[in-house]
Amino acid sequence: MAVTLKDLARMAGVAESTVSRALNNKPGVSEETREEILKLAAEYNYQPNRLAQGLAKKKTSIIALLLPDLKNLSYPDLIAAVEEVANDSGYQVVLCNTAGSPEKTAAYLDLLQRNQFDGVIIVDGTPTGGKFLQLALENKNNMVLINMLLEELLLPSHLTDYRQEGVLAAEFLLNSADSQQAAMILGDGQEYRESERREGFMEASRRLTGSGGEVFSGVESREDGYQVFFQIVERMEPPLSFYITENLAALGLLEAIKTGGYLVPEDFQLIGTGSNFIAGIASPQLTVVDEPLTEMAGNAASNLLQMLSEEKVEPEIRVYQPEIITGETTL
Amino acid sequence: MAVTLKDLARMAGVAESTVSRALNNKPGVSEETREEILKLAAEYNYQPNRLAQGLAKKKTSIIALLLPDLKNLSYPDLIAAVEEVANDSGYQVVLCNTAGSPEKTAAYLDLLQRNQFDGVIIVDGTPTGGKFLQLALENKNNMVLINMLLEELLLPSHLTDYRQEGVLAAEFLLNSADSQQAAMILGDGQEYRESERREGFMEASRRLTGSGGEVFSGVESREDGYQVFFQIVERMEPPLSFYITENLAALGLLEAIKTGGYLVPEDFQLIGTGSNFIAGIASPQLTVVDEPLTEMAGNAASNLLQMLSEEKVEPEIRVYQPEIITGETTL
DNA sequence: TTGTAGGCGTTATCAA
DNA sequence: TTGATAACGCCTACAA
Repeated sequence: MAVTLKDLARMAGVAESTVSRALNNKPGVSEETREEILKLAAEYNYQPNRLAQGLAKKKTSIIALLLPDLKNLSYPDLIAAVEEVANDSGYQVVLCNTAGSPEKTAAYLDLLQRNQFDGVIIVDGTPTGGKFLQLALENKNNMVLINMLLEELLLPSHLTDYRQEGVLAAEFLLNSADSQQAAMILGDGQEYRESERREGFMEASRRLTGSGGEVFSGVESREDGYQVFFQIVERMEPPLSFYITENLAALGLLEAIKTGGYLVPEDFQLIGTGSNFIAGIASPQLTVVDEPLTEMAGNAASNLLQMLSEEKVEPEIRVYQPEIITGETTL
Repeated sequence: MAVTLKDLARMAGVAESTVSRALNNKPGVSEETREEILKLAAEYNYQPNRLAQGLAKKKTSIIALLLPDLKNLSYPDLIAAVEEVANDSGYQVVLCNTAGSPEKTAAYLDLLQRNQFDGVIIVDGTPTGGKFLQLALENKNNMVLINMLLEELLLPSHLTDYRQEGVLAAEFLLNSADSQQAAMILGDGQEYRESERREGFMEASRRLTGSGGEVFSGVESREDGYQVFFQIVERMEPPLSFYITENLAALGLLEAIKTGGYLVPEDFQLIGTGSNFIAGIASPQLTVVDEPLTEMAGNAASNLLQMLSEEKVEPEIRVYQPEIITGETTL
């Protein structure tokens, strides 16, 4: 059986309250007894019981990390960043897979409200009115969002400037001497991030070439990427550059280009998204527009912990700038 | 503020103990009052406070899942399987990244011992004597292992028959009419799983062809896979088949084969490992030897929960059989 | 069948 | 500076 605070009190010959004060660095304990108690605690390797602590303080020291799926290749880094910050402050992180379902998300927020968690970080969530908003409204002070835009409500958020991603891609491709035409190939055009990227891309494209450039959407899978290439070369000639947002599709596109006997980056340049595993194994290695996800996750976690410790914090909305990471698919 | 058990008691006009009994389906409550109480509980959406519950019952309802790294592409499925089983039984899962470090592992087991967790599942752990063994010995009844072999200690374990993986690969390749020679390309030969696979492969190979076959080791990265191909074709001629255990290396190998102007599977057949993301995106799609990781994880979780609920459980050591999942890299 | 009372390990509020 | 003492929300003998 582990030693308890009560045990320490008995051994030190003082009251439990004194031990508690000493252990928690609270005032009202003589330096002498404090040292005595800390010595004992160290000697017997005392660890407070978090359940008891939580019960007394009305907190769990658990924060929930809501993810729409576990397989996203960027999440391991994000998770690690959140955990590091949280663990350093004595918090545990539980991963909650919402599978993109509003019901599941609401269910987890419900747990938050029932004091199962002290706080929640929601990543890439889909805004879903009603129930969600209501719960969010009631939990304003223990929720932080990462890359989730909520127009109706002001919650602390850490957001990537997706529009700027499009701008960067277009500028990078169109400033390169050889390519005067660039096309954008995006996945689900309905998604907020994709439409923002498109806006940015078209705006920059228009600014630099006078035309918004060609846009192909609905290209998500590897196979999609493969197919779209042949559609494109029917009406456009190299040299040509692509800003393709789904890296999986980029793999297919690369394959199609090689199959067609063309060269990368001489005939076709490519910019993908995110410095993840896929970008790394692509051959040639993908040049990508990357978001500082690790930094965002760490900041989001700090932000949340701060909210939990201090009484009120002004909702912090922070926008992060993407950057190009040069690989071998661009000149 | 959420309703507590005490609130329900007051509303129902009974004692707290009666409410507790009713809620926990314990005998000693009249059908009438039980229904009354359940009705109230439902109406006010009562949820027990887990901290209080845990404190009283001396359990946390948290199990820890120790993983050597978060980036392994097979883990998302494993995690999901563990979570599903655990959540269904009212347990929460916290992910612990040991980064393969014995110190970190020991630290987490320490938490286990301090009642931070009720139980632990260790995946792909590296046996490391001393401290680990001591902790494990003291926690025999709340630890379950997945693919971790511990010779010194009898702990419930769920293991893949890696040797059989080698056997299956060899049999599949050598029974195919065209290929009378098969080579094995493995990663870190020091690893238990790799050496088992090698044993199995060589044994089956010897049985079928009279020779153990060629073995190349230390091939882990994509680049390694690319390079090794040219070493091999210097002294062997197609048709030839490869059992290559690292899928990343398999990608490189595939690329090298294509670069050399050869055909897959006509000239070279390939078998990789695990039906993961990489196997799926390889082109052509990899034929692999797969282990039933989802099933194993689910069983491990059930196993652990059972150990936590019942007094004693005989340590269950279960060995799972791999199987071939046919892709396009074999005939 | 029900209620009373004590305890789980901490924290916090009073007095002393 | 300290020590009782009462919470926190729930469970579980034991008594009624």
